[in-house]
Amino acid sequence: MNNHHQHRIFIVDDHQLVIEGIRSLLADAPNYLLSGFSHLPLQVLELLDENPTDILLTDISMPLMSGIELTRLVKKKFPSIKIIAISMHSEGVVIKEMVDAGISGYILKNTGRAELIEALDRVRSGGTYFGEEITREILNSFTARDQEQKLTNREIEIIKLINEEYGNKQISSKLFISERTVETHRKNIFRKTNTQSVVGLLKYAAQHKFI
Amino acid sequence: MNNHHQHRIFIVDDHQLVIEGIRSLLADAPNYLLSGFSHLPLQVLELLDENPTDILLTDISMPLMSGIELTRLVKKKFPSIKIIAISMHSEGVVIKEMVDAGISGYILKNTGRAELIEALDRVRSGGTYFGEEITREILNSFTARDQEQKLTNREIEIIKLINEEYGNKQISSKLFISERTVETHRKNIFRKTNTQSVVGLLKYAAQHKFI
DNA sequence: AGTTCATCAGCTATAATTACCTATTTTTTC
DNA sequence: GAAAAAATAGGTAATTATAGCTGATGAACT
Repeated sequence: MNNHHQHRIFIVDDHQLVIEGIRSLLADAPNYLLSGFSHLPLQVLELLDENPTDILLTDISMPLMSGIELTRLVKKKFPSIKIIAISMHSEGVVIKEMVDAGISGYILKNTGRAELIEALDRVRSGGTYFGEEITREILNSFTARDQEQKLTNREIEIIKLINEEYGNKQISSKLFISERTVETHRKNIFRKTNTQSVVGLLKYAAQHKFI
Repeated sequence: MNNHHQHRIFIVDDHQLVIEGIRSLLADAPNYLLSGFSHLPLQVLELLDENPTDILLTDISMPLMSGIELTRLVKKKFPSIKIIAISMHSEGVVIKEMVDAGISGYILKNTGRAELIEALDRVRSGGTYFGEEITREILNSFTARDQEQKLTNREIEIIKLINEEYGNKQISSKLFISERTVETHRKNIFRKTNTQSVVGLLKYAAQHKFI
C-alpha cells in the first residue's frame, strides 16, 4: 500500500473485451500492475490466493454470481482488498447494497481513461470514488428510499407470479388463497411501490432486483 | 480493400471501456488501423464522412439508436463498408434482422483477441463471421421464425407506448386515433406475437429489441 | 398483556382489457 | 392501375383489474 510500489489490480468481468479495455488503460499507468483477471466470478477467490492484489475491479451483472455476492465473499476472506464496481448502467437502487457489501468505488463502463485512473488513485490512497452520475443516483435513492416501504415475502412471491403472467384467479388457486386476498396483496403492493400498473410494477421489481 | 494496405476500422459502442478493449487488441494487429470511434451512434454517419473506413464494428444495444438502425443507415450511405455487430449476449431473435440489415459478422463481447482478428480477417476478405454460439442460435431461430409475423411500424409504436404505461385511452388521444383502432392494433399485436398478456408482450418486445 | 404486522377475506363499484365481429380509407407494392 | 398491406373505426359482450372500504386471525416482538 506504499506509494513507491505498484498497486496490483485484479479484474473480474464476464466480457473479455471489457477486461482488455481496462488492461490497455492500465498498461499506460506505471503505478498500476495487473495481478490477474477472470471472467468467472466463482474462481476469483482461488485466483486471489495465488495473486496478491490490492484493488479488485468487478462487474456487477455476471452469470452465476453477481458482483454483490463476490464483493461480500472477497471482503470476508481478504478484508484489505479494496473493491471497485464496474457497471453498465448506473443502477441507483443497488448501489446502497454494494456500499453495504463493502465497495470503495463505482464506475460506469462508459468511463474513460482519466476517470478510471482517478478512481484507482483515490481508492488506493484509502478514499472512495463515485462518479458524478452515481453520486446523484445515490442522493436520489436515499431520499426516495427513506419513505419506501418494505415488501413482505408473500408480496414478492405474488409479484413473481404476476411477472410469470398469472392472473389473480390463477394466483389464488396456485397459492390456495382467495382471489380477494390476492387483490388485497396487489393493492398493498401498488401502494407500497407507488406504482400504478402492472408494467410499472414489474419495472420497479426489476430495478429492485425482486425478479 | 487490397491486401497490402491497412484496413481501417471504426468502432461504435456506448461503453468507452469496450472501445478501449477493441482498440488495444487492434494495436497488436498490424493489418488493422483505427479510423475512428464513437459512443454516439447518431454522429457516426458524419464521422464516417471524414474518416474513410473499411469495417465498422458496432454494438447492438445503444441508447438513442440501435445497432440495427445504424447498420441500415450506414449501409445505405456507404454500401461498401462491412459491418460486424458486437453484442453482450447472443440474441438469437435479432440476428436475422441484423443479417437483413446487412451485417457481415456478429461477435460477442466475451470474445478474445483471436476470435476478433479471425472475424476481421474473414470479413475484410469478403466473407462472413458468425461464432459457434451464434450459428447455433441462427439455426434455432430459423425454424421458429418462419411462422413469425412482422409487426408494422404503427404496431411497434403502440407497443412502446404500452411499455410506457399508457392505457388504450391515452394512446388513442396521443396518436389522434380512435380507442377502437388502438384495440384493433393491440389485438393484431397479440395475435402476431403469439402472446396473451401485456407482460408477455413486453417480454417478447424486449427480446426482439422493439423497446 | 399489549402492540404490531403479515396474512387472510369479504363487499361494492368502476375502469380497463380482451374477444368476437365487420368494414372503410390510405398507403405501398408490383 | 390493380392488388396487397396497413391503418383506420365501429359495435357488443365477457372478462379482468383496480379503488375504496372493513375486518378477522395468528405470529412475533417488547
